[in-house]
Amino acid sequence: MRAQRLALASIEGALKAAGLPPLVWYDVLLEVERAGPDGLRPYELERAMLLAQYNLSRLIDRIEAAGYVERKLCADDGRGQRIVMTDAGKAIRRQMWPIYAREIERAIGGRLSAEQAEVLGDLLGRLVDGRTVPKAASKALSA
Amino acid sequence: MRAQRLALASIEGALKAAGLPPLVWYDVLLEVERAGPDGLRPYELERAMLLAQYNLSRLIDRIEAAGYVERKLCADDGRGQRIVMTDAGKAIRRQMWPIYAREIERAIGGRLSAEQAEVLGDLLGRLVDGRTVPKAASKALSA
DNA sequence: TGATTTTTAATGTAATTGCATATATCCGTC
DNA sequence: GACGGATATATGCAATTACATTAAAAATCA
Repeated sequence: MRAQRLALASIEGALKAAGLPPLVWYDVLLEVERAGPDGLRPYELERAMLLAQYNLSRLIDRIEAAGYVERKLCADDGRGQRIVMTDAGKAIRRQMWPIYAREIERAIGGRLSAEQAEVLGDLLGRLVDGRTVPKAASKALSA
Repeated sequence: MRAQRLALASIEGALKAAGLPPLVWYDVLLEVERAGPDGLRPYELERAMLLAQYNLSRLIDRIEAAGYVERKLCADDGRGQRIVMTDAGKAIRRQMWPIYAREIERAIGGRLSAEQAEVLGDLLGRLVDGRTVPKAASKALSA
């Protein structure tokens, strides 16, 4: 918890100081950009990022309002939509990366060897693998 | 980030399902209890938990309102106060622990060997050692 | 087919967090 | 022993997040 709070605070602080959007926007933009021209469905994003559905819904509202993504109708599912990248979104993500990267380096790279960082990534990965969204957290309990 | 979100969501979900306060209360209560009968100063808590000052201030408001800690005047510093445990606070912390422990086990213990868990703790510790509160994040930037 | 359940996404409202700033005390120094 | 700055804590207000619920389309199935 503390390591996460520190890393997050450093990154958020740096992004803000640079007049850029918060970190979570980066993650969304990265996923959406990676998804290609057809974008992806909110529920896919939800699973990739492990965000709660209602948080993601409003997060997308904000990112869309800023013009970095667009919501398109989903052809094959009337309930759904596809989130696609805009040029402005691509641009802002590229602007964010150097700041983000610098803070990753400060918070992590500079404190661990390459080998240690890899081990850390592997161990944290084990905590995530096969797990599902927070929404399920309270329900998972009863299971 | 994802590992933290998952672990936190599981723990919060379990605590809530048990009708208990959120995880961060546990951490506060633990620190305060450990500090002994004289309690500790909010700024010490802030540093121990790496919480922002204004968040901690209000967090203490809530925990105090629930009757789990008390704010006492600080003899040797007129600006300050001492946060001390109440009996109700000790009781609730003890109630929270088994739930918390079970979720730690589910989220981490069950997914890592004892050795791996130790390595993880060590590596995360390296990310925290010698670092300071989030408040400093934006300022640390310019430094 | 039509009823029932599940999935996808949004939203009203309450709680929390973040930001900026305020207030009071303390400390060093001149 | 008054002054300027630093430290400790609180708070008004805006933004975000959590909770509970809703709405609508799909999937299941009797």
